[in-house]
Order: sequence, then C-alpha cells, then structure tokens
Amino acid sequence: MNKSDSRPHSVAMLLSRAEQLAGWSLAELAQQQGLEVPRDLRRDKGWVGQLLELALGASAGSKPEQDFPELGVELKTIPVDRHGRPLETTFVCVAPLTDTAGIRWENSNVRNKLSRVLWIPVLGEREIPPGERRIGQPLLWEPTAEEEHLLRQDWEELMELISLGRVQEITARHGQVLQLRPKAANSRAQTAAIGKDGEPIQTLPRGFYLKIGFTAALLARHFML
DNA sequence: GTTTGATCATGT
DNA sequence: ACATGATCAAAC
Repeated sequence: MNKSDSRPHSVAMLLSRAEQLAGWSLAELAQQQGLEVPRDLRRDKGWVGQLLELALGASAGSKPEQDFPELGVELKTIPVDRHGRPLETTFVCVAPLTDTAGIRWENSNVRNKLSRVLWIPVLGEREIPPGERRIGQPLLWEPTAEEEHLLRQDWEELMELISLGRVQEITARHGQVLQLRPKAANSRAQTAAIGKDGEPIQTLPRGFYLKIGFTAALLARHFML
C-alpha cells in the first residue's frame, strides 16, 4: 500500500481504509510505511498526522485546501485519552488578518475545511511512547446545523474584531467552540494585520482552533451510536 | 515569511 | 489538572 496505489477514489474507499487501520499501533503502521518512530514528539509534533496522511494517500505537505479535494474531505488525526476524549485542541487553518473585506462565513477557509472531516482518533497520552499508541475507529463527520451555527457565531465575532483592528485584544478565551491562538514558529514571528486606526501593523500570526469540548462532543456522539 | 502537520510546557 | 500561549519541522 504505497502512496501511488493507495489514493482512494471514493469516500467509501477512504473510510474503509481508515476503518482497517483501527487497532494498529503507530509502530506497526510506521514500519509498513517505512518510517522511523521518534522517541517522543517534542521535535516531531506533526509526525502522527503525516504518518496517517501517507497511509491513507492524502496529498502531503500541500498548500491548498482539503487533503482530498476530489472527495471534499479533510483528514484530521486527533490525540485522545483511553476513553476517547480529546487531549488537545484541533488546528483548523491560519486566520486572515488583512484584506478581510470580502470574506464571509460561506466562503471562509474554516467552513470549507470543516465541511467534511475524517477524524482519526489516536491514543496520545504522553506516558505512552509514540510507537505503542493505537489508532482508533475513524469518524466521517459533517457539522450538524447546530454545530455550524456555533462555529459561525464564533468565526464572525473573531473576524469582526480582526477587521476592526483589535486582533491584539483577542485571547484564546474568546469563542465558545472556535478560538484564535498563535500559529507561528515562535513568539517573535510577525505578519501583517490591521491596526486600531485601520493602519497596517505587524503582529503574531494566528490560527483558528477547535476547542476540546466541541470535538469531544462530536466524537462522543459517534461512540454512542 | 507562509501553510501544512500538530503537540509542548508553563501559568493559573 | 488543564487551557493558553509558545513552539517544532518540512516544503515552498
């Protein structure tokens, strides 16, 4: 199952493949894919996600939108504890801090990325070595009307603050299900944004993240079925 | 620097 | 104990 022959031609095939990975340890999957297993993830924070991308045939390191544009599916691995509860927030995409005039929820990157997501839970407790962590049952998710409403509300509130030149007042506490947090190499990184008087300023790049409660609820809904 | 993949690690 | 703010790596 190398990259060239593993590219799913349908959503059903993608889901089927993801289901077959449930129960595998990351060491087993890494060996099959010819990858080394890092001792820990301190310097390999995206390793799990990249391993699953390779195994499922996603377009690696791409710039564009979803991982499977032709299928309209975004792939997300999510670290969970033994009970399937998320251990971390989920990064969605970088937040636009300038030229926000024509951006609406309907054509936003957040909505596009979250329109359909293949969630792959993976044990992520830090005491468990990466290689011993197991892959869980996947979930092909599309936001319910209620979930989309919550996402939209937060997105509009955050985007309004950004548009008003108040990005530097925003903290991770804003938003019920979607939050804005730093997304950069380090705290010295700078990118263009809008200032309080509409003037150009330099600030820390930010990204949109899903809060744990939101992903916990959608995963729980799946487990209860 | 930007965007992809995220998790780390300190403050509260 | 847990979330926020900070950080790591690769491709471009």
